[in-house]
Amino acid sequence: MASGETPRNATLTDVARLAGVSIATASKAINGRAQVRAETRTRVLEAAEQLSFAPNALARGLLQGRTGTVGLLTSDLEGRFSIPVLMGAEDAFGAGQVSVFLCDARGDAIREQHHIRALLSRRVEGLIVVGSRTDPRPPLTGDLPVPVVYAYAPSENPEDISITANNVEAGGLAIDHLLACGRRRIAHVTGDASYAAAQDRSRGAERAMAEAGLELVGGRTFFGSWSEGWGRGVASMILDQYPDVDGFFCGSDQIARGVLDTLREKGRDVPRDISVIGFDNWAVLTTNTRPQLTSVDMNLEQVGRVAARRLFEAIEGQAASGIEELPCRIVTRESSVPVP
Amino acid sequence: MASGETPRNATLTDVARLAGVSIATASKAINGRAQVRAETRTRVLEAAEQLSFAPNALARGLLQGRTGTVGLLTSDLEGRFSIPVLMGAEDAFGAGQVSVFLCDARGDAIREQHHIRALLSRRVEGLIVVGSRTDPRPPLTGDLPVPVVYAYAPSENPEDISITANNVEAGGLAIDHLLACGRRRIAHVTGDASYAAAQDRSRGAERAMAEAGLELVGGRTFFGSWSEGWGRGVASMILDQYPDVDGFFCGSDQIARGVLDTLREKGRDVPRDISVIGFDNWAVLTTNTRPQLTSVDMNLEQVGRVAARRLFEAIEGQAASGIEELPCRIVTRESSVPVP
DNA sequence: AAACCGTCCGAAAAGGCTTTCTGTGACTGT
DNA sequence: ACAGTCACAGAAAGCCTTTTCGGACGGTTT
Repeated sequence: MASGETPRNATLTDVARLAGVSIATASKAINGRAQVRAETRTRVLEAAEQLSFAPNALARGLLQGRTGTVGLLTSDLEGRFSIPVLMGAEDAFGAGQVSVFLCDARGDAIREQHHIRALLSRRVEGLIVVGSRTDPRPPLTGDLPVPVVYAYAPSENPEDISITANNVEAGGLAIDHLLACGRRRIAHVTGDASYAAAQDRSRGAERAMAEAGLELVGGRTFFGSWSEGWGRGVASMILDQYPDVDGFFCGSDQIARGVLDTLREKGRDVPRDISVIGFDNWAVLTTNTRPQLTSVDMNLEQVGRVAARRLFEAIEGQAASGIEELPCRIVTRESSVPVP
Repeated sequence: MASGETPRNATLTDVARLAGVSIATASKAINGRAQVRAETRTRVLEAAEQLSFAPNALARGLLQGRTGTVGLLTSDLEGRFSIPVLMGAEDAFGAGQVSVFLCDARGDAIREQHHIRALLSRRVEGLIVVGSRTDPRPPLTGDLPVPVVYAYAPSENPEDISITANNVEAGGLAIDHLLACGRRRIAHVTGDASYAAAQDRSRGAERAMAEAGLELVGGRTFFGSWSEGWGRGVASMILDQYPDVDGFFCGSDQIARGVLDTLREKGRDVPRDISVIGFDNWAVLTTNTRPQLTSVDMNLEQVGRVAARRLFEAIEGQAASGIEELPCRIVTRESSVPVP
């Protein structure tokens, strides 16, 4: 600490003494209660200012039973999906008077339990549980005395409040976009089939193709892994087997990047001959590919913000329930310019 | 939420009543104090268990003047450098009994001030300020009643406690690694010259070359932007102008990726003819390049952990001060295999 | 029998704040 | 001049826990 030896935190008593009033009056003056003369109020406020008084939120919380804090429980901070959700939630709460406890369980149930105990002990008024996959997760155990909202990864219990992105719809959006670009022979290559996200997007894509009276290239979705390598390999295979393919819907930007690399190496022109769309809208990938990559954005910050709002409502007692799926959006870049 | 209508939080009084003892005895039993008969203790513990009693940390904090909370103030959560630091800090605290308030100021001084007020009001015992660049930042204003540790972005005030990564040394490490690979004609291409990190790495690199009696290719560092595009362009230029270049030290993995792409297109074999090393060790880039990319890791989680430890020590009164620079490390992958 | 000791438990205070209730003085209406 | 209002300030209770101190009780020593 540069200067100043840790001055004791001023209390309301100090302020009252300095202003020459009782602590009751000081409290009322500071909190804008009515029963105080204007002149007295300013005197108190000046005293508070002078002592740089900050009311002790613990004492206030203890008395009123409202702490103005919530817990944000993530299963892995590392995952790039948790962060935006977390940002959105922090944003929504921080704008109000609510402070956020951050806990990272690192995917460990024991640690999660530990953190929940600690949070309840601190009398948080609610919990947001942020997952790293859209697969439903087991709900928090024990009858918690506070409301819980699940974000990104919904709860397995349909009565819980869950907010996630609508991946089925997103699959349809992607296909519709490629169709609007004039493409008809569209392949869908995606990641690990064990991911609900992969399944959902695939289902949405198939449905959208069917509605257009079409079928995906190869008659199916190509599941693999969430890597560039898979994208490169599968693109090469598809070009060999279905040389008239004119659109790729990729389940992630990483896969899309691999696909683009292969197309480039094989001399296929994107977007003149083939359109490509990725998923996640991850800037480091979308803006560095050649050409820049059109992608689906899951609006994860919005997921976080809505989760925060729902938690707030639940705390206020107007509890909704069930899974709420928020829409995704297409961010168009060079890789999917409509054919003239 | 699923079932059970928000049961009121049990208090120590409830436990005491159920166990048939006074609250004083209940408290002692639960906290392992000596003055309690074993039989009484178990009775109390059973009662506590039955009511799922969690001691009210607010009341305890109010009494003892220790809240067991700290504030984590980031200037932008988005930045990929803040996250690992934040994870490390959360990890170090979470293991103990300390809970973490997360605040994102979004690079806005007003918002930062607002969050600091809120945190002090909640009586945090200390603050960690996480920046997104290694450039020194203005210290928090006002005489804060709690210790502050600056992580990644050090404070401009040398008396403050700051923890960051040693970028000068890292520049030397990278060059030493390339030298150990048998390279002698090494180019250093990096990002925006306005970044302290870029300058530091460059200085370290030049010094290491000088110590080996060598000079960087072109006699200087090539500053540009932190993008693949810059990497591609500058690599192409260097190959034209200094065709005998045999090593690239890149200031970021993005730049390295661009460099690799160009080398690949120009038919240069990495790592047989040319070695490449990146910076940041960002998995999405290092593991997807062809060949996989050797990179410098700044050990940011470690920065976060050390920051947490230093803050803890400062809270305990043993305040160190000054900038502490932690070492980086090389993570070797295929792009820099030693020449036989 | 008196003094003493050790063990275990409970009463009470403290911590900072908000809120309710009571009290005081100045004013209004008749 | 007297009751009745009104505006304002203060006393005190309460939130929940921890800790100190003293009391009760049974047993031991002189």
